[in-house]
Amino acid sequence: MQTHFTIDCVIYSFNEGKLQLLLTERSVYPYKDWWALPGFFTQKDEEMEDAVKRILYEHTGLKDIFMEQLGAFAGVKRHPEGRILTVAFSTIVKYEDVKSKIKPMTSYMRQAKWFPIDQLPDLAFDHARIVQESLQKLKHTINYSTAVYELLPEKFTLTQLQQVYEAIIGKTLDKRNFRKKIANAGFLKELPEVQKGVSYRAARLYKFDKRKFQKQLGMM
Amino acid sequence: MQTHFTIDCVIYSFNEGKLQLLLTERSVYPYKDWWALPGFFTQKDEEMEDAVKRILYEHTGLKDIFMEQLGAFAGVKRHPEGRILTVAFSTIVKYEDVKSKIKPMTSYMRQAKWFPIDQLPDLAFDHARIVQESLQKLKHTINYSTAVYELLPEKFTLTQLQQVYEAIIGKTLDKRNFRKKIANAGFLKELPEVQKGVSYRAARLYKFDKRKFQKQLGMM
DNA sequence: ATATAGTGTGTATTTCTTACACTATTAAAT
DNA sequence: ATTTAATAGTGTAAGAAATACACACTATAT
Repeated sequence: MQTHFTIDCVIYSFNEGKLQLLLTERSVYPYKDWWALPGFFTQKDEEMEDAVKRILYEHTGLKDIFMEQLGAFAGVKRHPEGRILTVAFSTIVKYEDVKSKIKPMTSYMRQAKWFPIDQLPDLAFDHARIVQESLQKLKHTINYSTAVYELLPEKFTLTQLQQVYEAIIGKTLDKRNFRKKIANAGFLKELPEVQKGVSYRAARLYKFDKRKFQKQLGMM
Repeated sequence: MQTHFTIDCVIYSFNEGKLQLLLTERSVYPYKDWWALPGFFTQKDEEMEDAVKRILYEHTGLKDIFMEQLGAFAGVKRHPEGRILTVAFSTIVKYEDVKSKIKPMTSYMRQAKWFPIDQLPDLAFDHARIVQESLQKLKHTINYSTAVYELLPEKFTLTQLQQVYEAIIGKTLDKRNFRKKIANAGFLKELPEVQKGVSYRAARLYKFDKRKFQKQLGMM
C-alpha cells in the first residue's frame, strides 16, 4: 500500500539550432554510469510540488520555474528496492539562463549535460519511454502554450523562432507562411532594434507579449 | 521517501442524453458519507496497471477495459494518515454494459451511482479537481480518440452520435455541418438496417470502423 | 566590387468552417 | 383515410484559413 516515490524531470532547452535535453550521469547503483533524467526521491511528507522545485533547483540552479506534469510511471521491477513510482514533470528553460548554473556533481550523479534530442544515449530505467511521451506531448501543445518562447532569449528574430518550431515538430516550415501565421497570431512585439554582430543583413528583433497571448487564449 | 499510493477512476458513460459519471458513497472515515470517485489503495508490490484493473473490476464488474492515465495528484494534507498520492485514470464505458454489473456495496462504500456530469454532488478529497481536469482533457481529445464510440452501442444513429459530442463539449452543433464532418472523416460504416420501434421516421444505423480510424490517425 | 548568407515580402489556389430551411418518413391519433 | 407529431435527411454560398511558390534586399568580409 506504500511505495517509493520519486520525481523525474524532463528539462528542455534550445541551443545550436537543436532541441536539447538535460541528462545526468549516475554515480550510484542501480544503473551506475548510465545517463538518466534528473530525478530523485521525494522526502518524507514533502508536497509533490515542493519536491519538484527542490529537485529542479538541485540539478539546474533554477528557481520559480513552472513544471508541467507528464504523468506517473510505476513499476515493481524497476528497482531492486521494490516498487517505485515516479512522477515525471517537464519544463523548458532558456539555455543561457542555466548553462552556468548546472551543478557539475551531487552525491548521486557525476555530471549533468545537455544532449541534442536526436542524439540521446541509452537511458536508465524507463526514462527513454518518459522522454518519448514527453516529446509527443510537446509536439501537440506547442501551438497552445508559451513553450517555444521559453526556449528563446527575450529578444529574438523570426528565424530563430521558426528554428525552435522546426526543432520541436521535426519538420521544416515555409518561411513566408510561418511569418504570416505569427503575424496573424499577433502576440509578438516588434522592437526598433535589429540583430548585431552578424556578417549579413541584420534581422529585426521581436519579443513575446505575454498579455496579448493570454487574452487570445481566452477567446478559444 | 515512501508514500501511500491509491488509484482513482474517472468512469464516464452516456445515458438519457447526458454524460454520466460513476461515483461511490463512502461508508468509512475520512469523508464518511461523501460521494467520491471509485478508488482504493494499491496492494504491496502490485503493478499500477494491475491495481487499476482490479479497482475498476471491483467497482464496475468490468474487465479488459483500457484506462488512460490522467495524472498524479498528491497531498500531504489530504488524509490524516499523511501524504497520499493518487494516480487518476479515466475510461468510458457503455451504459448498458455496466448498469447490471455495478456492485451495490463493498466494505468501504455503501453504493455506486451514476450522476449526470452537470449535477454532481460535492466530492470527497480533491476529487472535484480531478474530475475537472479529466473533463477538460476529454473535451480536447474527443476528436482524436475513439472515446465517443465507447459511449454508444455498436449500432447507432447519427443523431445519437451528435448527442454524445454535444454532451461532452457542452454545446449544440449544427446537424448538417456535423454530418458533413462525420461523412468526411469516413470511418463510419453505413448499415443496411434502420432503427426500430420508434414512432417517427426511422434513422439509418451506423457502426464505427476501427480499422479505418487507425489508418487515418497515422496520416496526421 | 563582389561574393555570401540570411532577411523580408505578395498572390493565387485550395481547403475548411460556418450559417442557414425545407422535404421525407413513420406511427399514432382522429 | 386523413391528419398530426416527431424526427430524419439533405446542399449551397460566403468567408476564413492554410498552402504553395520565387525573387529582391542588405549588411558584412574579403
